[in-house]
Amino acid sequence: MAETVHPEKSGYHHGDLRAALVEATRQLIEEKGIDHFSVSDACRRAGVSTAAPYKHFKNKGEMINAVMLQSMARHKNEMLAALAPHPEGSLERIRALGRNYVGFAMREPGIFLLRFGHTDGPQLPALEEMGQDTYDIVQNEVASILGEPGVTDKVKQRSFMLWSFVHGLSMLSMNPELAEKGGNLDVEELLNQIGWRVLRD
Amino acid sequence: MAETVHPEKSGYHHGDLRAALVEATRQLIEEKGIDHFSVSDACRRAGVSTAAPYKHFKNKGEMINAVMLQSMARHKNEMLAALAPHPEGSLERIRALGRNYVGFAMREPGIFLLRFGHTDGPQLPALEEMGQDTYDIVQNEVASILGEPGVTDKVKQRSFMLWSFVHGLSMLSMNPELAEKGGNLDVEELLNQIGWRVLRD
DNA sequence: TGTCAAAGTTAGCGTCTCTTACATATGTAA
DNA sequence: TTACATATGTAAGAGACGCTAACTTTGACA
Repeated sequence: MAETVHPEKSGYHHGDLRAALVEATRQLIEEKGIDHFSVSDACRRAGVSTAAPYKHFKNKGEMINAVMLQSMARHKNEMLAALAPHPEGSLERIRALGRNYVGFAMREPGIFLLRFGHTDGPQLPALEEMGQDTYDIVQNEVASILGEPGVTDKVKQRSFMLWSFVHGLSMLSMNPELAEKGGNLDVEELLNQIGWRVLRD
Repeated sequence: MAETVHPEKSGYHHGDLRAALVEATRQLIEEKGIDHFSVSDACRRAGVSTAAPYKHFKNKGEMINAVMLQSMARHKNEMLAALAPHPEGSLERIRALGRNYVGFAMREPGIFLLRFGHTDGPQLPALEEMGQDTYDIVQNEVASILGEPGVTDKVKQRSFMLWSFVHGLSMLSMNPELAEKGGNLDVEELLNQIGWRVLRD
């Protein structure tokens, strides 16, 4: 349980302590949730003294921000990759996005909740920007499928409906006890249903 | 900011400290979020020593459970009340449920996140049972509207789709920064759209 | 009126936290 | 080889927190 993370610790100097701390932090957030994360834990896992992080981060908050930034960037790239194999303008692309979104939430619930589970959002401009970039991907797909010339009001509405649904599905799926209420419903089938129901006229 | 909550404090003995502590806890969770809630804070707000709660609750967790129980019961009753004015079997009833669900999330985001924003759910049987009761309300409405004889597979699927959507809409609406991405979309209109789109054949 | 349980209080233990000041080891470049 | 900047360690401060033990006040009831 207390795996240490020090890729190339060469005695006193650590190969890349910053990266190691980010990874340790990410793992701990995933394992215990953000409210039980402590800098000390991250240090223990990185095999380093509790004072070491402060040479790389201003404080605890910046460690968490670093993790969030890295993870959301990864998520964005995953979404783009999920899009690639499917023909432009096909509904399958929307489904791929949804599938990926739910998948990310289930694979990394700690990060997902860190990003979305607080009333006070990211606060970090870089994060907000990345969030917008990611949402733009969705809006562009929707516009393309609806044959609209850009992000019209209609596109905005349908995109937000899709996002709401997929986001809710993610939240419910993450919690086994809640997901259970949906019976043995297949996520794929739900995404399929929602896709055409929301995008049709 | 440090309002005290002691309804009829008559010197040494408090009128109903247990209730006062639950209310103080509820307020604090609402104001600072669950991860910044402390028993000490609740005591300060209730105008009582930090040892007092332990005459009424076994520990911090049980204080939080009490709040959650009380709030979810209130939410369930709100939903039933929202249903009442509308004719049986009408789509308006579903919209009323959705409106109330989103409304609750926006009025009491702290509690809402406490209930839904963790991978580990309530754990408390009483809570789980109440959650099921509340969901049953939705399923029954859906069955009634679809003209199905009880909670069939179709009813389960459509109910879960509605829940996912409304839940996601709640989460996004709670966070102004995220809600903003939906432009100036009217919640009422979104609920309307989703209602018939999900329930139609 | 006297007794007793219930419901408070005060005091403090033990633990964990984030953070800093200062000492020390290391790698690099003159 | 020496000097210096960078990276880490050691030690400790300052404070919050959860919770318990033991004492005190209060109200109710015999």
